[in-house]
Amino acid sequence: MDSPTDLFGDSAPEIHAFAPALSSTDLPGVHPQPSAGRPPPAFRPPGFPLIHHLLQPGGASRRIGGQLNTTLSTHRHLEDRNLEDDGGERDGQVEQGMEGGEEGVMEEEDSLLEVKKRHSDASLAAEWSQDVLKVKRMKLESRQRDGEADGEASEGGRRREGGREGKRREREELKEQLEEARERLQALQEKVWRAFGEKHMAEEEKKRMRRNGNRGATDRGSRDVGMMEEEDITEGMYDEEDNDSGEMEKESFSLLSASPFDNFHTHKRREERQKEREGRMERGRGGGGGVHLEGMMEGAGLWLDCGGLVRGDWDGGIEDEGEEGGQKFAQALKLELGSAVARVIDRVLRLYTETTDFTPSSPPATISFLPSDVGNDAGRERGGWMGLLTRGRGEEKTRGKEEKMGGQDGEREKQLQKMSNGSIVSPGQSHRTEPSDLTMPLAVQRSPDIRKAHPLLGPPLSAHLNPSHPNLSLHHPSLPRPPPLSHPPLLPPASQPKDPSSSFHPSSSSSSSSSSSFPAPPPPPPPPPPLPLPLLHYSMQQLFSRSLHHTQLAHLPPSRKDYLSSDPFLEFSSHPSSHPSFPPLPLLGHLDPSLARHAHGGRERERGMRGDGGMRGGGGMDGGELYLTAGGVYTQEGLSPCHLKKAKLMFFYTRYPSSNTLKTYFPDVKFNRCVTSQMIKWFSNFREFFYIQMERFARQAVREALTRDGAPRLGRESQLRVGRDTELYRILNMHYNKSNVYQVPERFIEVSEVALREFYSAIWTGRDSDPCWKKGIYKIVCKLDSPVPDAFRLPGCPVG
DNA sequence: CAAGGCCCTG
DNA sequence: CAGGGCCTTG
Repeated sequence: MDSPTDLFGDSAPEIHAFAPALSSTDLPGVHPQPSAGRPPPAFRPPGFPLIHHLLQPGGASRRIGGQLNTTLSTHRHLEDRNLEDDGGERDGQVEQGMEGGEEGVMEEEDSLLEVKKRHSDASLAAEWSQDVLKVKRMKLESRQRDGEADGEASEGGRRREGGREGKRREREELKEQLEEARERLQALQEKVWRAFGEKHMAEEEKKRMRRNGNRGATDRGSRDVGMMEEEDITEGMYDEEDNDSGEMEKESFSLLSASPFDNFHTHKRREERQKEREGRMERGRGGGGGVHLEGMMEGAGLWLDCGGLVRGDWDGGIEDEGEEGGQKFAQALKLELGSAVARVIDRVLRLYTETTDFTPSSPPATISFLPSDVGNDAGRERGGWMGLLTRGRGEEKTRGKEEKMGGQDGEREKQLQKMSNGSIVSPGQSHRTEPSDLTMPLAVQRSPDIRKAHPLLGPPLSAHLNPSHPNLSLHHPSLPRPPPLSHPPLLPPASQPKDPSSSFHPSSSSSSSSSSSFPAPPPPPPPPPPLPLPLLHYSMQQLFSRSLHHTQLAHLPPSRKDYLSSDPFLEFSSHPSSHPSFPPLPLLGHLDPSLARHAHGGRERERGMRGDGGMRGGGGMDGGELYLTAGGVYTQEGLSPCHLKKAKLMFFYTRYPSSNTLKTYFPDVKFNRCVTSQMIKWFSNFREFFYIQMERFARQAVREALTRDGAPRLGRESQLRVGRDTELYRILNMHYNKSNVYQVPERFIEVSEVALREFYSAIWTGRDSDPCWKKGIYKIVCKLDSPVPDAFRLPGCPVG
């Protein structure tokens, strides 16, 4: 069995403190999957060992997965338990522990177990519910026994426990210590909350009051104990990380839970303490003869997940090994408590220090990516790496590094290099390395044109046209996209190319140090991929991601308080739609209504994205297990039609997404090799379609020009448009945005135009006789990728 | 060798 | 779109 150190080892450090008491698979409605499809342990979300020990005696996460509804509906009827007993192959780990510790209690359980073992593994749901029931039963029984010990002479079974008075006392003490530590932790946490999220506290306090009022009546009756336990357990199932999809669900079957804003921790702990107190009183009345089940059970859903330890080691340890076990347990307990406290403090400190870096006064470096996140909607201007890319062009040595800004761009650069290393000579490539481009950064050279000219029309392009070498003149008007004017401080168009290091991410500045003034220390390894969180640990990024998205979109770094109010402690226990951590209404406006449904607690997310508002394509046919990531997002194996839809929309922004990019923008997908390549394949297909259309229309244009004018005039490319009124646009929109719910970004139109003109030019100049004449165009188009709007980072399908 | 990309086919 | 083949790249 797991030793305490195993249980509380590094395997689950993060989760412990704020962990859900159940794994990500604890979602109702997820395909029953009786025997097949049992996810290998490897797929179990890391960091849930305790939870599994505690709540999945059988040790298989799939047991719980998807069975909650059934479970909760069934395990309300204690008496049905036997009927549903079908234990199957449990490893008996927990049972044994419990048996060891609660022999009296377990007498009945023993026999039940025997029965269970004989049963076939017919129903996983029943299995799980049975587990829950047993827990409840044990608690009930323990209480009853406490009462018995009080009133009547001890029975045989009871007598056995008489000799354990000392141990029991010790346990009592240990438990007190645990309690104390718990209290301290809570106090600490509450301090944090007070400091960072007063609003939240108030809210939560209110709810708590309400809730306490509600439950006061039933709280006493022992007959409701089962229900209370049920609630405890179910709460534990969802706990923090589950909150935004789980909250409402939980409410639906939790008799007592009331608020979508609940803070589970506080509630739970308070209730637990209260119950514990009650329990102690009861035990006190009962002469202390009762088995100390209360605490154990209460530990189940606990913040610290001590339950696992208690059950796994307390029982086994103390009962089996006596004092030694108790000592062990005590030590383990202390260790864990210590480390838990340390973790909390560490988190708080880190949280505090790091979030201060996001205040409005933070250095530009931290927010230098913001421009690229500005203007989510169509026609948004892109600064970001695009500007860098342009700026560094011609300096082959620094180019790659500079383009690595933003993580995904590193991948992109790889792709670019791949292509440029190809055998074919790309006109685009050749002109880019021409001296004229070297002498002056493209951004400076061309941005005025671009801003003056209509983005879709030719002027900027034709201005550069060399009448005798049309193919060489096909610059890409959108490539040297100037930084948005709305962000002069960040990307002063004039100065940016000259001193990029002054306004860009440290990593980029240092990487471009070869040509600039900054000696700069070795750049931080990989730039924080999509999020401007250079100072945040990855896990923190995960935790903050949602709130960051919204804050980024809001352009305004939130006040620290706001920021902190979305700290991980609270993040996953609050109602998404109104919590600052969730996209505010404006952003939700960009999102699929169905996403808003998700945000309101629906469990639909688990069934795949509901894309495009209309659910055309019947989304949600996903299939596959659900997993809860460290970021609190449910992932699923396999891709749904909605994922496809989202991917298509993403194509408007990125034609060559790296697998990392895909992972960032599909947080609800559990990526494995298969899924990744499938999605890459999608984009490959998208590109194919795109290029085919481009070629088709280019050829048609050439034909038309030939027939109409006799010979295509030079510079005619400039007249090639992909306006929203064109057939080509219609076709593209139809393909990538079938439902037309999403507004095709202007940027995509520009890219299409570039591609179209490239094709046109290549065809007209006869380059298409070269077997790989398209490669050059691919390479050009590849460079026109732009960042994907942040709305795509959210699970679900953006609209707008 | 794996990952990606393109091409072709169904 | 998915599969398979082929190629390039690291």
